[in-house]
Amino acid sequence: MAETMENKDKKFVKEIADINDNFAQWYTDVVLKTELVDYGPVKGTMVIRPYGYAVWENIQREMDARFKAIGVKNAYFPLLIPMSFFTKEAEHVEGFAPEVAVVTHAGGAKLEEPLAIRPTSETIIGTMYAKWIQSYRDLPVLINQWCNVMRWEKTTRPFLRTSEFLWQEGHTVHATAEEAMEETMLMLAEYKKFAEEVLAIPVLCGKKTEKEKFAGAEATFGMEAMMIDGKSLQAGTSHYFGQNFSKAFEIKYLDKDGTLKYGYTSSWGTSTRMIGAVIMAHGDERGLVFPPKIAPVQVIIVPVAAHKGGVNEKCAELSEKLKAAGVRVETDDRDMSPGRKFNEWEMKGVPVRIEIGPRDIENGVCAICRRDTFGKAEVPLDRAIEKIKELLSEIQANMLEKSRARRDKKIVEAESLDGILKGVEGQNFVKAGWCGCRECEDKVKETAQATARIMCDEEGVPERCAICGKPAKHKVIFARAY
RNA sequence: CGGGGUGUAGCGCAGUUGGUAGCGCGCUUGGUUCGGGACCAAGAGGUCGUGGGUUCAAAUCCCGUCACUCCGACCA
Repeated sequence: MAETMENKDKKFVKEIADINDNFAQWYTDVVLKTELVDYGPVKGTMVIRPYGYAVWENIQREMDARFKAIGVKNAYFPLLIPMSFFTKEAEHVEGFAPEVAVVTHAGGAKLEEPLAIRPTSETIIGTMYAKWIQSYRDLPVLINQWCNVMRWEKTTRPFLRTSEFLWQEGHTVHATAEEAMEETMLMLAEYKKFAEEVLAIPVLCGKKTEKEKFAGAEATFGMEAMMIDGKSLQAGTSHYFGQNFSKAFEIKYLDKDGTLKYGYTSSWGTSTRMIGAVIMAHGDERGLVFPPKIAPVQVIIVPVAAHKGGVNEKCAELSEKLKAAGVRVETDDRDMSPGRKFNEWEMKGVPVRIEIGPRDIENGVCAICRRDTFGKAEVPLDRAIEKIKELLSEIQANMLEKSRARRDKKIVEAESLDGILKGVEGQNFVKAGWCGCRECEDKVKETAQATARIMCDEEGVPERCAICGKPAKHKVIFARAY
């Protein structure tokens, strides 16, 4: 009996690759088998299926509410951008040129000027801002758009890197450098809060190196999340542009003192990549684990022996009560064995499962199982609603704690190149001193296949560069990255 | 763009020295079941990625080609 169970478990685990053995394969399996996404007909594109899209909708709703609360307004700008717009900012065009997809024909004829499919919207939004902004009274401008963008990447992976992806991009203009920088840091902080409170992923924030910063930015700040395999994933960025874009696009305003000045701009973005981050930060050998706040289904009710009287009625009753309490609940009334349903919903990452059978009804209880710890408890039916609401927030909190504990164990310090190599080979984030030169950064890339993720100077800069031994200017987190 | 791997039913695969296309899961129908992947019976489902060649005969041998996938360089 025990042996059969074990075999069945093995068979189940085999459906999705071994998480420790082949993480990349596990990831691909899990996003396909849980019906989050499918591959699109054009290589590098993904079809986001309803179950996956629901996650994105939840992310959008939660994040949008936070934007609104700090005065950001939503707008929409065109998909197609005249190519000439890109050439206005030298670094920007150089950075994006290789991955821009271009429309050359329309209406059955060759276009006078080719049109870029937006890889990001600084250029077109900058152009419009130049028209809209006249006076210091028009500032600040805080606009966000939810849209798709396209970047022709060489290798792709669902959610993490696809040719087309969904994101939000915020674009702001300010009167002064201080204000623009303040906005840049504010949004980074908002992203960090969002990642931790909603996605239950602890993140490290900091400034990007010159090599890693956004094309055209004066400074880029990012948040980095650690995946189960110790690799880093950039989950959001916030850029300070200074006057680079305002000068290129003539974003000028008349100040109180009567002089014409260039504005200072910032932009910030997060994408469907966050869904990938959630999968890779919380998943386990049984599949997905969604934090309750973004789970498409928060509670799945599985009737047991539904043909017996009263079971379906009890399930419907509980479901209605949960819905009324604002819980995203579904009942799985398919005609198949319950064990099978348990496994399917576990793979799909539903945080809470409720089992109701004749025995429970007799005793006036239901069985409640949580996905994060596999804990199982019997709860009186009349107290089920409050218990489940409690449990959902407990799971949300526990998931953050758990991933924070896992991550913190995997942050190490190194004082040599060899130390960095050993650190990343052990699937760690490695903190090390850095002199600030590009050569040392490249050397780490070559020998350890790791990149400088962010700088965290506020923690105190080590005395010497771990690579060349010269005096260090920064404290950097090195890691392998997605 | 370099290096490896795979293309046979919806999914996972087998197919020996060339000789009528197979298995498991899933799917359909009927019945018995139902507290961790149920069982019995009867079914449906394939131009073997694709083009050419060798042969009486090719999933199988030869040449080309395409797609997918994993690992590197580029990137949210």
